[in-house]
Amino acid sequence: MSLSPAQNEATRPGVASVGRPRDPAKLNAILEAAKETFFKNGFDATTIEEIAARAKVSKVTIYNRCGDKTALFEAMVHRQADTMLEALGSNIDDSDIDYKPLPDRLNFFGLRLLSFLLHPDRIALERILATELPSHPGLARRFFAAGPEKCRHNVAQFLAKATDHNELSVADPTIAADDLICLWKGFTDMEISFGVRSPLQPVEIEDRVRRGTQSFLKIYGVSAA
Amino acid sequence: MSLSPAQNEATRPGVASVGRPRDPAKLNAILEAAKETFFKNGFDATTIEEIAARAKVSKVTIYNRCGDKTALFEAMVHRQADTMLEALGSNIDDSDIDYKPLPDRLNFFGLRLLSFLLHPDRIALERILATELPSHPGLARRFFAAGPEKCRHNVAQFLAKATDHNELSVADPTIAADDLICLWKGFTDMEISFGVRSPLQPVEIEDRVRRGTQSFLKIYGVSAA
DNA sequence: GTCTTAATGAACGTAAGCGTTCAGTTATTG
DNA sequence: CAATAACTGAACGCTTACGTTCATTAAGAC
Repeated sequence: MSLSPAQNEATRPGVASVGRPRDPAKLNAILEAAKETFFKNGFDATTIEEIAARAKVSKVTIYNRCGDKTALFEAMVHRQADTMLEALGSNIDDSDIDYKPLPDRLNFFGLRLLSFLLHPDRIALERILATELPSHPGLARRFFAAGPEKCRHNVAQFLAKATDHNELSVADPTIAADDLICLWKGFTDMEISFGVRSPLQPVEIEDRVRRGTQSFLKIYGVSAA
Repeated sequence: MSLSPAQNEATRPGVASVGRPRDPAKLNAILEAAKETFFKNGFDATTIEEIAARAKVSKVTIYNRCGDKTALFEAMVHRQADTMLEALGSNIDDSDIDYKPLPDRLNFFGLRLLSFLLHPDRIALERILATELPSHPGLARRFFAAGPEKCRHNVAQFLAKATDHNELSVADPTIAADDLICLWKGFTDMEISFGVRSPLQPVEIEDRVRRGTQSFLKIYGVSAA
């Protein structure tokens, strides 16, 4: 699924079974350094030399393995999107759906989702992509599909199932998912993004989630129908 | 309140009552062109020459009146913040608080707030500031105070008053304001920011507001206490 | 008219960063 | 060992855009 290695391989006509082999750790270091640097400075203000220094790798190696600055940026974003998809893939843990009361399951689910959404990497990626959108049209859509869209889909699925079990009264799961996520999240991501508040402590996240769940149940709880 | 003229004047030791007077329209054109260009391209990708061309003004004039690129950017942001403060200043129109039912007043209030929040200029400014935050620490805070913070404050005040009149059951107006704005807004701004959806039509905004108000009242309505 | 300042356009020096080249070193296969 | 390919560091050419300078013209005060 990750495209960066493919693009990488594309520059190598025949898979070389002879000669010094590539060091896989270098590609990792490059992409990690790229992430940190792009997140810190934005696309334009980031120099390849800074990435090279941070990755402890020669500038030439970056060009040989990742192409130019744009390709490197896109490889980094693709990698982040893959990470997000992976992290959200197994997000719906409803194996014990019959054994715990709904609020507890919602809180558990929300805690994981919010911890994910409020992770500095997520916020930084969202920020930089919003700016680079005009220059990289496809990237933002890909990120949106792998991140917010996927989140909403997961939550909607969760809510639909709960509605099937008569634990909720949700007509449109997508809209309800919007509401729930917003109630959980509030302005937190924006506040963090603007440096008005520092990343949340786990206990603060728990508080937010509990309050959000409570409000949500007043809207969509079975007794509220 | 606006700082750009002050900074401007600062470069002029004595207010010149002699010689060719400055053309006030030029400063306006410059700041307007700066807004459009910075919003379109971001800070780094914007060139002074493009702004000059768009404002139909010489590049030298920009440097003489606004200082360097950073100062120009800051002047533009300050101006936007002033605009926002002004627009939000008279936002609480509760003169007819006793004559209309609460849901109607909430919807009216929400419509104005959302129209403001979802204005392309607002979204563009938020986007570019999020990126430039590290380079311009003070600016983001100023924007946040004049925008989101002020919004929340207005809403909170509205809700507190309604609670005083026993129309709502709100313990913490700030938290409730968070909830209400989020229910109104949903993911819309993010979707617009990512180009996933185009700016909302007035009728769509109305729909969102009505739904949000309805949900909000289920949480904080007097009967829900 | 004269004086003074604003505004223009073209040209300039300067700095930064991209992407490349190249000679030399390191690692792996056979 | 020889052959091959990855990696390095330094140097290079090139482009771009910043911010400035200067001669010239425009506009108001006296």
